[in-house]
Amino acid sequence: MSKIRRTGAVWVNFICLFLRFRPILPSMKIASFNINGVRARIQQLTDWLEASAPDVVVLQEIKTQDESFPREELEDRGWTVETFGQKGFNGVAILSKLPLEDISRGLPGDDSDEQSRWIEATVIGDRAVRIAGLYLPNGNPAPGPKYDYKLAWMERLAARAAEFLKSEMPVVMLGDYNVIPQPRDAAFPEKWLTDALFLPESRASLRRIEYQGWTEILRLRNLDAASGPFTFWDYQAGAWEKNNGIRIDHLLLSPQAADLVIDAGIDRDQRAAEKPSDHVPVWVDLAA
DNA sequence: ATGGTAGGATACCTA
Repeated sequence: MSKIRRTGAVWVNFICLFLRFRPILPSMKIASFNINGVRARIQQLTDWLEASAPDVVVLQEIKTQDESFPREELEDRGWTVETFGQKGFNGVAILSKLPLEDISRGLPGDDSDEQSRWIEATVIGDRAVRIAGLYLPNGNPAPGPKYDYKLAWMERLAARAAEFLKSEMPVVMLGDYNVIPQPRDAAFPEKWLTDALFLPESRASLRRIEYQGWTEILRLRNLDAASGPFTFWDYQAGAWEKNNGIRIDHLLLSPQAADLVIDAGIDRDQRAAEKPSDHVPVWVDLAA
């Protein structure tokens, strides 16, 4: 084949890619960000939303009641806002550029639980995807009542996760799990041995949920890494500068969601922002 | 072995 014909074929392919394939490949970018106080972090949040351009975001630790959430700043930029706030601590929210249906607040299984740590919605893109944004209890100090609450909360999460799988929908459960799954998910795992984030019961409980049939997509994308990547660096003792991090923000995908994965990642550069959160965003892009 | 930081409450707690 002549050089001219080869060059022509390259261009035809290039044009076909643009005209045919790009428009028919839908994409839904789903992100999670533990914002550590949304009112203190509204600048970083809006800057990141602009730069990363997700379609739907779950937030944790908004640390505000619904009525004090900076709703207008986000609605003015085209976001639909659904909050499940709490005074002072915890609090989760969903921001979406796509329509949301069937929003549900609170993790089922304990009507006496007053902590705002769970919000669900169905996102209507090219397909309907059920998302659950979660802020799993920290559990320290362990042992103690807070650790008991963490483990009990994880049992309720396991029950809800099993229901999701029965639905056979694409489901993404994402957020701050407050669990370091394996030694390689901490820069210095030996420092975490007595911490609720790394105790055997916490890790086993998360593992049991994953073994129901969930795909932990950031693990899958980093199978060869001996250490890291991380999603959290403490504010103290120069943890960021030393890359003394842990990976505790996770995305669990049902089989129907895992089949749609285009890409997944961690917006690590957000930890270097002005007055940053101690967590960075994590995301998955689905053909949905 | 300790303390280092941060947000949002309120005169400390949670992380």
